[in-house]
Amino acid sequence: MSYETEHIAASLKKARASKGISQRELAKRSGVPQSHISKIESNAVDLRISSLASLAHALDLELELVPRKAAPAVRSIARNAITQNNRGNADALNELNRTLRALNTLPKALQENTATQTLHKQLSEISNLRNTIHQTGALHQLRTTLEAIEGNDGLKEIRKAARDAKRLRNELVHNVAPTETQESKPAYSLDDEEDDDA
Amino acid sequence: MSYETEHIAASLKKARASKGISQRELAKRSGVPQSHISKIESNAVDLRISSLASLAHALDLELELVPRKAAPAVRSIARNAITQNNRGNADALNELNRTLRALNTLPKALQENTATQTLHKQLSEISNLRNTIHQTGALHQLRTTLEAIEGNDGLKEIRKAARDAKRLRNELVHNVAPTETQESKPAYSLDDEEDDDA
DNA sequence: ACCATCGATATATAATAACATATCATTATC
DNA sequence: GATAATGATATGTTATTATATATCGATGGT
Repeated sequence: MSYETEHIAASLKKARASKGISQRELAKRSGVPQSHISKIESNAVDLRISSLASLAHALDLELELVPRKAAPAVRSIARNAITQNNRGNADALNELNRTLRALNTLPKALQENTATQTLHKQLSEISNLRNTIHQTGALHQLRTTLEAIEGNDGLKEIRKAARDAKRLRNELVHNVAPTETQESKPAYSLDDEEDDDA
Repeated sequence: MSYETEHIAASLKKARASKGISQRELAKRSGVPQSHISKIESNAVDLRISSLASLAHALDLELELVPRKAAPAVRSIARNAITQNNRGNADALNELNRTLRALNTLPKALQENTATQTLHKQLSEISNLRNTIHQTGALHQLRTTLEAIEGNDGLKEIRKAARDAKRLRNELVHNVAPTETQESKPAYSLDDEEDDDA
């Protein structure tokens, strides 16, 4: 196949890797079969626009036709957006690590409490979602809440933190940005936000 | 078909109109049949990437997957490139018109010369290529050459102008920018520049 | 009136994408 | 060692694109 289709295939593969999801996960989100995604990413098919659009949508990409003269500027903007996204991810992972450390240095009496263990579990699950974490602000708030606890007087704060962490974890599983309201989302993404491990 | 494919179809149609070429002309340049182009532009097929790439190439466009967040900025850059292209076209047409006027105000003795008639013919043919004309500089030079002619002492200049106009016309027919050297062109566009009306 | 060109539509055929389903070798985790 | 998950590959079927070729009604130029 041509250079152009190869370029598209490489862009899709890179975007999926950057999001940290598997071909099977992308198949679920896009409706395109995993085996077909494998072929697409290795440039083994001349895929249809509708399939490309489905994959692009699932990867938060848009397909644009741009004047050749503007292509270098467009690629630069695309790279900047990716770089900023990666930086947001790095910052959030940093806050997450500091939150875990704050949790682990709580007094022993608090450590053995169920709320603390629930919080720990949620943060571990969040940690497993590595590349999709961008919630630097929310994690920062969790961390400063924990770091403010003195003595054994922190059960209330820990319980609240556990609830916040659970909500954050559920949002991440559905890849829903916490700032979006339900009403503003396009119809095709108004899916249930319940814990899908049930 | 979906919004996304509709968007692509509309972009293709607009780009072709902007270039001022017919579906049959685009079929020649891209290798995609005219009847298929008609279906594509009316969003009646879910076309393959390779076909889209062929059309994009013939229309001086590139296909890019860009992060959704960067899409507004990318569209703005694309619009700017198109606007500048249109402005370049308008400026060139303006110079062309002024060149024709300068030609028409030459002394009668020079008007009846074969070189003058040849020059007029070339400028008319250039005029027929309306949307693809961007050579403001070259046309400006032609115009100032003609405007500098005084009395009947301009045959040499007119002959040179006729040769320049013929070369410009041939370049336009092949849509080759005059600043590009032959060696720097990719192999697929190293086509013959002879007059194809022969 | 005649002619050329346009975009749209029709018909027939061949090639291939899209999909379902299954399985493989490899890797990582417990 | 067992298990789960991964990307790649295989088989079979169906629907659709891509193409060649032709033609139509509409439009514009001479």
